[in-house]
Amino acid sequence: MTAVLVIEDDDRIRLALLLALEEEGYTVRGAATAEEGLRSQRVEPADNVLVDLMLPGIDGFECIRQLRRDDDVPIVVISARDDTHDIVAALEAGADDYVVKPVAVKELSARLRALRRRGRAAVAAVQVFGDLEISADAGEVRLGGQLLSLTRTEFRLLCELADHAGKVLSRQQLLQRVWGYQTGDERLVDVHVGRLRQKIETEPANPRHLVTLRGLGYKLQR
Amino acid sequence: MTAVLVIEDDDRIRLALLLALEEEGYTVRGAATAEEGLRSQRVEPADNVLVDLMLPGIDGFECIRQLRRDDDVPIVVISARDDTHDIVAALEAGADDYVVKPVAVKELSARLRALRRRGRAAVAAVQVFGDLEISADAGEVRLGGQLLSLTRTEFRLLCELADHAGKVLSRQQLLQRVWGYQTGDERLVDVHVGRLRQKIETEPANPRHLVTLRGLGYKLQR
DNA sequence: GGGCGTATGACAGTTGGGTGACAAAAGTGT
DNA sequence: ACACTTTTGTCACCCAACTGTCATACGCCC
Repeated sequence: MTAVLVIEDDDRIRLALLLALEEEGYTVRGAATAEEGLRSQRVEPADNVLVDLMLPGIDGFECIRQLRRDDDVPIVVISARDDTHDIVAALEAGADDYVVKPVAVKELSARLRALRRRGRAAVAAVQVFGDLEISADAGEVRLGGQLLSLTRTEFRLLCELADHAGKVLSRQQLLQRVWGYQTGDERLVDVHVGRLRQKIETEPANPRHLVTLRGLGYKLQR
Repeated sequence: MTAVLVIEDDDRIRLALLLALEEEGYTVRGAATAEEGLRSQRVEPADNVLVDLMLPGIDGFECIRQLRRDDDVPIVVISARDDTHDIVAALEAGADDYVVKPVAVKELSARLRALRRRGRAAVAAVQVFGDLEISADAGEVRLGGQLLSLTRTEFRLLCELADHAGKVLSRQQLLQRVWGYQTGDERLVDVHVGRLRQKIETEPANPRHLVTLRGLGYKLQR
C-alpha cells in the first residue's frame, strides 16, 4: 500500500485531492502547512509527497528543501500557474516532478506511479550494487562492508557509471562527463576502469559489476 | 526525404551534427538561436527538430513550448549533461525524446527514425519480439530471459532491423546503415545475419524472428 | 534437375581492450 | 621552498575476440 502526503493550505483542494487519491487506492494524509507536513513526514513517512508551492509560513520551496534533507521520498510539486521560474526553482530545491492546478487526478496518479517506478534510486544517498555500496554524499565506497579508498578520478568515474546504472556509457561519454574533455585519448578511460576494477571487484579478471561491452563502452550493473 | 532542423548555438557542434545527419541522408538546416529556428520552422517546417537546451536569448525550454504550439513536429532535445531536472522539464515542455552530448550520430539517427515511425510517442527502452528482448540503452539482448552476448556488429545489425520491425531491409541498406559502406560485398551481410541467427533464434535453421525474404533482404518480425 | 540465391564453416588478418611500467603532475607535510 | 607520496596520463605490449573473405554446401523456385 502506498502512502501519500498532501501538503496544501487550501482546504477544498487538499480534501479533493485526498479523496481522489484514496479512490485510486492510496493511503492518504494531509497537512495544511509546511510545518505540519514536515512533522507528519518525520513521524510517519509517506512514500510520496505532494507539495503546494504557495504555503503560509514556511513556503513550498523551503519545505521541499527540508523534506529532501532527511529523506529521499519522491516529491511532486503542485503549482498554481505554470510559471517556469517557480517550477525550475522547485526542481532545483529537490522536487522530482510537478503538476499544474487544476490537477487532473488521473494524470497525477500516473505520475506518482512513474516516479515510484523510476525511483529516486538514481540520486539516492546510497546506491547498492550487490556487495558494492556507493554513498556519493559521504564520498564513501564499500565492498562487502569494507571501506575502499578510491582516488578522486576513480570515485567520479564510479559515480558517473552508477548514475546510469545498467546503461552503457561510451568512452567518449565518460571522457566528457568525468574528465570534461571534449576530445582525447579514449584509452585513458580503459586504464582508469582497470584501476577501479582492481578495487571494486572481488575478482577483477571477470568483473561482475563493472563490465565491458566490447565496441560499446562500460556499464555498471547490479 | 526527411528534413531535420538543428537549433544549437555552438557553431562547431551544429555543423558537426548537420554534416553527420546529411551523411545519413537527411535534408538539413541549422539555426544558431531559438528565434532563428522558430522562424525557419514557420517558413519551411522540418520533419524533426533538434533543440539544444542552452541557447542565448529564448532558451531551449521556451523554444520547445513555442514549437509545440504551432506544430506537432517531433522534438528531440540535446542536453549538455544529463541532468534529470532539465530533461524532465524539457519533456514537460513538449519534447519527445532527448539525447545527451556528446551525441552519437548513429543513435540519434535511430531515435529520429523511431520517433517518426511511432509518431511522437516516447521511445521505448526495451523492444520485444516474442521471446526476444532488445534494450539498446543497456546494450543487452535477451532470449527467453537469458542474456545473450552479441558482438558490436551483431548488436548494431539487430538494432537496425529492430528499428524497422516488420519491414524488409535490403543487403544494400544494411551495408549502408550498419557498416556505413556506400558499396561493398553483400555476402558480408549474409554472414553476419547467419551469426546473429545462431544466437537469437532458438532454432536457427527455421528462424522465427530474423527471416530471409529471398531476393529482397531480411526482416525482423514479432 | 538446373540455376540462382542463401547458409555456413574455416581461416587469417585486424581490432579492441587489459595490464604493467614509467614519467609528469598534483598533493602533502615539514 | 623542499622532499616525499600519491595520483594521473601515456605508452607499449599482448592476447582474446571479432571481422571479412572465401570455398563449399544447401535449398528454393522455375
